Formats: sequence, C-alpha cells, structure tokens
Amino acid sequence: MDIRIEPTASVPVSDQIAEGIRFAIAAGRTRPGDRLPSVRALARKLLVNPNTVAKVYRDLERERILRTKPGSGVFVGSRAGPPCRRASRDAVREAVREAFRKARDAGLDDREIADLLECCLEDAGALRYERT
Amino acid sequence: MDIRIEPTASVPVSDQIAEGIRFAIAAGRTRPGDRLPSVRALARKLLVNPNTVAKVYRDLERERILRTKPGSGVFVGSRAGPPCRRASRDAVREAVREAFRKARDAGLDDREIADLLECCLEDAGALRYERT
Amino acid sequence: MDIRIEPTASVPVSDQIAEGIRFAIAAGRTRPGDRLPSVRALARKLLVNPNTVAKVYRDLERERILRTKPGSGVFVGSRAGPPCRRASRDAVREAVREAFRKARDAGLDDREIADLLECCLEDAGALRYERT
Amino acid sequence: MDIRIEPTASVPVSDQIAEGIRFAIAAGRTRPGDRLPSVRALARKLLVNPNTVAKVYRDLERERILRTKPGSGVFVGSRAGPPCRRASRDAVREAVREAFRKARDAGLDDREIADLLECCLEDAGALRYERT
DNA sequence: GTGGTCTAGACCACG
DNA sequence: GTGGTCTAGACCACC
Repeated sequence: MDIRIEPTASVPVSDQIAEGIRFAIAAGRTRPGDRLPSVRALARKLLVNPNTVAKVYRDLERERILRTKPGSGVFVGSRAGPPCRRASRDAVREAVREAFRKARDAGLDDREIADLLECCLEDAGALRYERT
Repeated sequence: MDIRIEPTASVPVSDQIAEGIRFAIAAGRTRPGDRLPSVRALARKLLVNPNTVAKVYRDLERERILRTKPGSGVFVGSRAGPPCRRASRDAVREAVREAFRKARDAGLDDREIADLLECCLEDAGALRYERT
Repeated sequence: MDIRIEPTASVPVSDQIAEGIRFAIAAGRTRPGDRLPSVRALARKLLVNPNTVAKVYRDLERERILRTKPGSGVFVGSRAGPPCRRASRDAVREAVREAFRKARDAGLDDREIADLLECCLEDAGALRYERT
Repeated sequence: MDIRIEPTASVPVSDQIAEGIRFAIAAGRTRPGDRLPSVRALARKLLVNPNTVAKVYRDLERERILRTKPGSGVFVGSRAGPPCRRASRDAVREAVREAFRKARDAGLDDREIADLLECCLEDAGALRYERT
C-alpha cells in the first residue's frame, strides 16, 4: 500500500488515501481478496490520525470496494476492480484536462506546452521504471 | 478578468480566484497599472460573496501583486509580472507533474498515457502532439 | 494571553490582538512552542467574533510567528522571538515618538512635558523619572 | 496651518486634520478671528480629497470652534481656545499614557523606559527649536 | 474539540 | 461608488 499523502494540500487527506487505494486496485498492485494493512498500521505509516484511515475504510466499504471481516481484517472486495479502474481513469483524465486548462490560462503557447509535456514524459518514464 | 470558478472543488474558491488573477497577469491579459473589477463587481460576476473577493485582493496585496487605493479601486502592482509568471509556471508544472503521477499510479502504460494526451490535446485546440 | 482590547479605538481590533500577541512573545510571557488559546476560547475571552481571532492567527502565521496544527491548535513558532521583539520595540518607539510629537504640536513647553511625564510615570508604577 | 497627515494610519484622515486644527489653536499658532485656508487650498496642500476637509470644517463648526462667513471664508471662533486646549491636553495625555502602556506590555524594564524617554526628549527638544 | 472556508449583512471612511 | 472591518452563523476536515 504505497500511498503518497500531501498533508498540506487542499484536497482532504481522507480523499487522498481513498484515491490511493483505488489506484492500487486499478493498477493491480492490490488484488481482490488481498488483505489491507490495519487501520492503525496504515495510519502509522502515513503519519495520519487513525480516525482518518478508519473513515476511509468505512467509506470504501460502503462502495463495496473493501470488505471487513470482523476479527481478521479488511480485504479488497471481489468486484472492486471495475469501479476502481473507472474512478482512476476519470481521475487521471480530469487531472490531465486540468493541467491543460492551467497551461492555457497561464498563456503558454503550443510550443511551450509541448516542451513541458516532453520533459514530464521523460521524468515519468524514468520514474516508472525505477519504482520499487 | 475571465476567471473560471469550481465552487465544489476542494481547492478553496478564494485560491482559485487568486490563481486566476495571477494567471491573467502572467499571460498579459491584465497589465501593471490596470484597474481590477471592484470587489462587489467581481463578486457579483463570479457568484461569490464579496468578502471572498476582498480576502483575495487583500492577500494578493500582501504579496505586492495588487495595490489598493482605498475609495478608488484595486490595481495591478507595477512589479506584479515576475512573481505571477513564476507562480503560474510553477502551478502549471505542478499540475502536469500531478497528472503524470496519477497516470502512473493508476497503472496506465505508455501507450495509454500517449492516447490520453493526444485526446486532451485535441480538445485543447489546434495543438499537435507528435509521439516520440 | 492577557490582551487589552479597546473596541472603540480607531485601530482595528484585529491589529490590537495581533500586537498583544507579539508583545506577549516579545516580553517572554509566551514562548516558542507554547500553545495559544483556541480561536473560539480567545474570542470568547475578548468578547470578539471568532472570525476576528482567526484572521489574526492567520495573519501571524503568514509572518511565521505562529504555526497552526489543524485540529490540534495554534502554537508560537520556534523563530517567533526576534521579529516580535523587533516589532514591539518599533511599536513602543513609535508610540513614544508620537506622544512627544503631539505634546510639541499642542504647544506644551518643556516644563509641561516634564510634569506630564512625571505624572504618568507615577501612574505606571514604582518607576522614577529624574528631571535632567 | 501646518498639519501632518498619515494617510495610511488607522486613525481617519478627517480626525487627523481636525486634531491638527485644534492643536494649532491650542498652541496659539492660529488665533480666534484668524482665517483658515479654503477647503480646496487645504485639501490641495494635504493631498486629500476636498470632501474630507469640508467635512472637518463642518464638524468643527458644529463644535463652535470654527465659523463660516459665507462668501468670505472660514474663521477660528472667538471662544475656540478653551475647548481646543482641553482637547489637545487630553489627546497628549492619552498618547503618553498609551506609550507607557505599550512599553510595559512590551516587557521593557524601568531602565529601558528611562533610556527611551531620555533619547526621545532630546529629539523632541531639538525638533522643537528647529521648527519653522 | 480544533482550525479553515464561505455566506450574509452591517457600519465606516473616503472619492 | 470604493475598500476595510466586524459580526453572526453555517459547513467541513481533522484530532
């Protein structure tokens, strides 16, 4: 469960965690049936209040993405894949769209946008392959 | 002063307005010395509370981006250009970087990322993206 | 946090509160790391709207004098001392200078000024002022 | 009519002007029967909106400190002296008291206050004698 | 409980 | 008309 948290960002920490979980499922890093870290373990790892993680697990359970088996832990639901893929695709789409909107509003011309993309693609590629 | 507001987004409306103003200055759509819409006028236009706009103007004045002449209006500061260009460049870079980060976390492979970009670039306008 | 507020004075209540906090830090009555009263608590104590206190805390945070840990409170910044001492020294100097300026403009002669000082010094406490 | 205006101060410009006039009368720099500058002349000199000066003259007239003789100008009232002296004495007293209060709140000890006073007294003396 | 943001509406000083 | 300040009260995220 490798989730990046930006505690100071305006998007709520709980949303960031939920999205992180959905992404992990969408990308297949975590599979239906896998056991998630306990509330406390994940909270410790993310340096976050356990209540926040508990809320995320509760919300995702309501969406049928997670299932809690009392006494044994929290698991990825058997039908978690499709909604997570859908959600993450939408999120990525929206992020890209947002980036372009900002680039345009900031007055970047086509060339500057292309340069920026190329540069970031290289970064992204490099990062993708060296990821643990 | 053409600013898009997403009232439901997690990023505070006031931050969105501030960024919109910085972008307008960075892109040269508004120039040093120009008078901004009055607090009340902009609030009416954006369907936002005047206090929210006042807060934005006040914050940007503290950053030396705006100068307010009480009773007569709020104006773009003479040295507003560079910090606005810097801020908007950083914001765009960060948005692009964020989009790629999400794409990566969502498990998209190179081909999918390229497709997504192409699609968004078409949306964005006449711009062309040459796949490397 | 012993702050005197003059609600009818022309200087904004929020500025008075901010100065009171700076003074408390400058004088060592409140130290780096100390927790300040909560927004609501201080507002209740000073008979002021919570928004006013929140604005003060927010402004002082931007000056790096306070640090807010959301959900847990507002604390004196680790490097708050020097700027507060500087600010309070300047404020005192300016107040004294202003008093003398007024005395001069009001046409008081040396003797009247000396009398006034003596009288106020007695009010102020055990302090003694030796006329030169 | 030598009045110092601090346009950015929190005390309203109109109050500053009114106090300046009262001080001038209290100190005898302007005497009952003297003609004051016209609204426009004073406004030009103080770099202030004529409306502001007009309001001051109107207010002081209501206090019987000034008298307007239509067509010929604004004059100091015959009984202006005592109230102006009283007001300016109170203002000075209050300013001094305020300065001491701040000094105490800022944590200055007796010695520091004495030093500060001495220093300012010298400044004030020098200024008083070199005043034009 | 904490702070952060926003809305609504008031009053003031100034142009 | 302008902006500045303050009050009142709401909702949200987090501890």
